[in-house]
Amino acid sequence: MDKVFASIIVDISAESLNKPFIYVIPNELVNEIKEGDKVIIPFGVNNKDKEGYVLEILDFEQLKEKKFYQNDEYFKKNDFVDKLKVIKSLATKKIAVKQILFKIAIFLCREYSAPIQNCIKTVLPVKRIVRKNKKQVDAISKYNINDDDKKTREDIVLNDEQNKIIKSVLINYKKGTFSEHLIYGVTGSGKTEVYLKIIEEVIKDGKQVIVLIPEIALTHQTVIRLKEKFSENIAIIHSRMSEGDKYIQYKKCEDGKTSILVGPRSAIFAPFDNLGLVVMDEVNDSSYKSETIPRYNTIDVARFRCKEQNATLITLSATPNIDLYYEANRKDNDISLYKLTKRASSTLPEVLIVDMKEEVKSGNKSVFSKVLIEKINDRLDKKEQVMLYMNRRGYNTIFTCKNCGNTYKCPHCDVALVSHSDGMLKCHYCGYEIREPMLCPICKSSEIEKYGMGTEKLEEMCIDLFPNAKVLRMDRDTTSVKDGHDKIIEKFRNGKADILIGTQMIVKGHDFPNVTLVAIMRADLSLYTESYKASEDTFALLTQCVGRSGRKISGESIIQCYDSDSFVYDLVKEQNYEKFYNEELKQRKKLSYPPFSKLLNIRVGANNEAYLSTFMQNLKVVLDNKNDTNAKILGPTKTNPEKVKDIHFKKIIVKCSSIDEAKKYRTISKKFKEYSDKRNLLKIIFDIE
DNA sequence: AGCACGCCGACT
DNA sequence: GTCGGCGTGCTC
Repeated sequence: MDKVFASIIVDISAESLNKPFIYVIPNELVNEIKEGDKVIIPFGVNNKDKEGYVLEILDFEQLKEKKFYQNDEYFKKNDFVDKLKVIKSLATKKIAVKQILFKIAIFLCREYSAPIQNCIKTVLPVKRIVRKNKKQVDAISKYNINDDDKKTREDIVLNDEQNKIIKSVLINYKKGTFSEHLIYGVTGSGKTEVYLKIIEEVIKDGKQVIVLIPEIALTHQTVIRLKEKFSENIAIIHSRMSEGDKYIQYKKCEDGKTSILVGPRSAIFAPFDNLGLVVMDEVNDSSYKSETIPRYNTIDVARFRCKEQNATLITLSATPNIDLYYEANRKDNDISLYKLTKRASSTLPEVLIVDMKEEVKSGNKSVFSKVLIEKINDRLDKKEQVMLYMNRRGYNTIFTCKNCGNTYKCPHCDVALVSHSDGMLKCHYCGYEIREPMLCPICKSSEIEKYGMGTEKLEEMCIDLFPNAKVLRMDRDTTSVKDGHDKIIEKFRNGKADILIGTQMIVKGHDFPNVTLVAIMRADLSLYTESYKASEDTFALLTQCVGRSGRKISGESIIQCYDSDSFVYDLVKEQNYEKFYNEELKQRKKLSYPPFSKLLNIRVGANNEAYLSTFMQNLKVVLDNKNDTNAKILGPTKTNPEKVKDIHFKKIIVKCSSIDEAKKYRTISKKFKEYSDKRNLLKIIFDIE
């Protein structure tokens, strides 16, 4: 029998419509309609025209095999086939959804239990807002390559380690089936050279490539390297571009004008139908996880896509995610693991750990340890560059009234307000700001104590301490202008400043050849997060920081902290990822955290705190009652912060033995939410780790 | 999401 | 007796 039925997703944003509807394909369209096509269908009692996407095309036998066929009352009536409606027409053929993108949408929908509509929106082309009279400028053209840099890099001879990896990956690539490769290499070991060489071969083979990078700060550097090698054959998409610019880039890919797309996580949805390779740089970076629905993990999507298109997946990191490294080390794994143990053109920096408690004891209350000041002065004399990493932006971070003890908090969020040098107190979560008051708003006392510090104050202190140095600051406040990232990074790279102060964004993956000293001002600030991943994240961050130093000429790094006894510091000092991995794995096993379990994280938000508490207690009871597999249901507990934008949050964590088990509890919780008061309960967020 | 059906209170 | 409130549930 001909395939005359189609399961269709109706294009209405409602979770309850997140299921397929069966339609009959009319004779004249049987040879026209393909899976993934957009069609017009009569829908509802009034048979109003709606847009829908063809999920699958089925014959009667295939229809009967479907789960919904067995479960849905609708299909139990004998004459249901007669009642099926008929597809009206094929919607505008030229915007036919790329088959693969549609498959990815369905994958997102199933894997993350997200409404199919959101998944389709995530995967589909950016909106076509192109201003008519505006000149269409290719965003790639503004990246200027320096011919000297290009020459020096062309002369680079790869070492044996690098060549071995390239050879092995290419052998697998040439098989024309999916394969996955994790390249673990110390900072500065030339990982980029390795993937550039592999991309070159894939391009020669006539296939397309996606290069994923963690965030916008890295695009400049990556695009330059790619442009040096592949000239105009690249496209780039990131969130700071206008819709029109994005569309130009998107179109270049779709029309086959370019075969390399560089971008953050959303670049995995590139419209390539002949994909050969996906490269995921700094794979451990948290920005690869989406924080909006569907809350996907880019690596899962990349794997799925590469399997679908028989492409090769390469992930790279100096500090791979514990679970990925664990997977790659298992005997019967499907991931090839490679190691780059040597720096390509220098040695790893010396790391010095400074205990700030000792500094205080010896009478130095400054945030700069004595040795740090010495070394900065030394570098300034030698005309070498310094980077100072500080994990908070702003000026003073804590305001307390000495008289009544009141600490200034955001009225909408459960966090302290941070002062900025423009005289405003700001909330870093919701953007609330007020003028810095002279008197305590509670007791009108003028005895206000300000302490804690951020990048702005650090900058000021730097200028005081090193009056002859040129200081640059890079954080969210200085990069909000157009091309802010690129401008500051270029300025520093070109030697227009001696000291670069900044938050996270200065450390990730940058290659500043003249930096020979990197200091982490307050390393322990990030260790205090309560997640089981705290050590992993801290180790990765510190290793990244330390790795910015001495990339061409030998350098040093200083870690200032108040609790120097944590094992993480010693291993960062040794720059020994494998030892850290083994230590951390022992801990994880002992407490049965991932990779030895799967965690279902249920975060619930409500505008009524009391309602939230009862909801969470009830949810806990429901989960306990359905617990027939010895899963551990932990909580409810507070989240940190407890309140954001006037929404209160609590969480329950379910420790499961498998993904399927975690998904089961996710479904139970989702169902339970249906019974909640929708005026009080606003959000329920699931994450499976 | 929309839209119809439906079961209770105030109206010509 | 009926107009209409929005609560509930269905849409192939």
